[in-house]
Amino acid sequence: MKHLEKAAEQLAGHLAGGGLRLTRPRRAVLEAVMALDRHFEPAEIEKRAAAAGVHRASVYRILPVLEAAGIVRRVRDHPGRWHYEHVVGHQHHDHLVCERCGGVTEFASPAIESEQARQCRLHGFTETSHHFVIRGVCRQCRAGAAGRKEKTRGRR
Amino acid sequence: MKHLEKAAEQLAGHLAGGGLRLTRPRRAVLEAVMALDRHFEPAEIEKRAAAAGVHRASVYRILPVLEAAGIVRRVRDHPGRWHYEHVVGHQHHDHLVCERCGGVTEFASPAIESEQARQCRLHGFTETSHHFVIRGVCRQCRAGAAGRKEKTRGRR
DNA sequence: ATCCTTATTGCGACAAGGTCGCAGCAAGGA
DNA sequence: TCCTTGCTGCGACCTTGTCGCAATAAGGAT
Ligand SMILES: [Zn+2]
Ligand SMILES: [Zn+2]
Ligand SMILES: [Zn+2]
Ligand SMILES: [Zn+2]
Repeated sequence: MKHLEKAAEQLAGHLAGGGLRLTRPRRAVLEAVMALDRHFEPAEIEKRAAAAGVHRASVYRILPVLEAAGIVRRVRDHPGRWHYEHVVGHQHHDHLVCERCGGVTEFASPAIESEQARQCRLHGFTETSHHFVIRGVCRQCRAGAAGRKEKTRGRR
Repeated sequence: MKHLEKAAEQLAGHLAGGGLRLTRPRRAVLEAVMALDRHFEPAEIEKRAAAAGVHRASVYRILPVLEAAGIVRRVRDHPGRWHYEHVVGHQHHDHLVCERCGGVTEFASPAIESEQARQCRLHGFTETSHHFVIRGVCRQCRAGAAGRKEKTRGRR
């Protein structure tokens, strides 16, 4: 992934200007993070990092570093609960998730985005991101009564 | 709140038609739930219920009962993360979640709902439900520089 | 009012996510 | 190579949530 390099540079740059050090664990976590698609929870990174000999506690100390470096962003779902998302090179889209085959279809709707903005304005809310998932049955599954049982949904 | 009575009835009715029993713990949890605003996490109920002598494990077993009774609904914030919301006197709406204070604001937008339908039609997708959460900073938090009283949860 | 059946609870052990203090390790400038 | 000191591994500990099991108590029957 080209993104990895870009992120690596970004991290190095960030660390440089602060007397911080580019260590093996940090590099490992960076790679684990970039190997994932978009949204992820610390636990996922924890697992991958562990395989690289990085201790759990370190992962939780490194993730905030990546955030400070502008590589990922920490988002709160609810009080006391967080997850991360990539910041590097992703453009916005929302998802249609099939309940039968698990397939994920992405879609982008300017109409929805602008209506969203209007709603935020209406409530004096400053949006930083949103999560929109529509669940249901996809075309293929409805056509073939049986429903395909698999349809690659991004590697985990 | 008049809602409590209504909910109590609903619960009683639900239990009746199933050989289920209206117990003290269930009544306690029901009251704890109805005493709260609209959205809440199990932990909050757990605390209030504990004060009433209800064991933690019981709370987690009772909440699903209230859901089955149509009193609350389990809402997904993000993969693996849930919270509950009252169903009694509420109609469909989506959520604005503040990243600073964790506050949840509800909103309903016919425009978004219909655009959603259009997108589904466009992709031959049959919707069964959707989850739409906009994250950001609420009015109060942006106004008060420090943000509203952060509902700290065991974090130092 | 008392009995009985059995739905439900309390309990404690567990698993997973996450934080903290501390001593030893190592990045990287001198 | 040496040194400073930023980082890491470790392990103890806290919180949220689940489970099996024996004791308890609804609530219909008598
Ligand atoms: Zn499908
Ligand atoms: Zn996507
Ligand atoms: Zn709601
Ligand atoms: Zn707020």
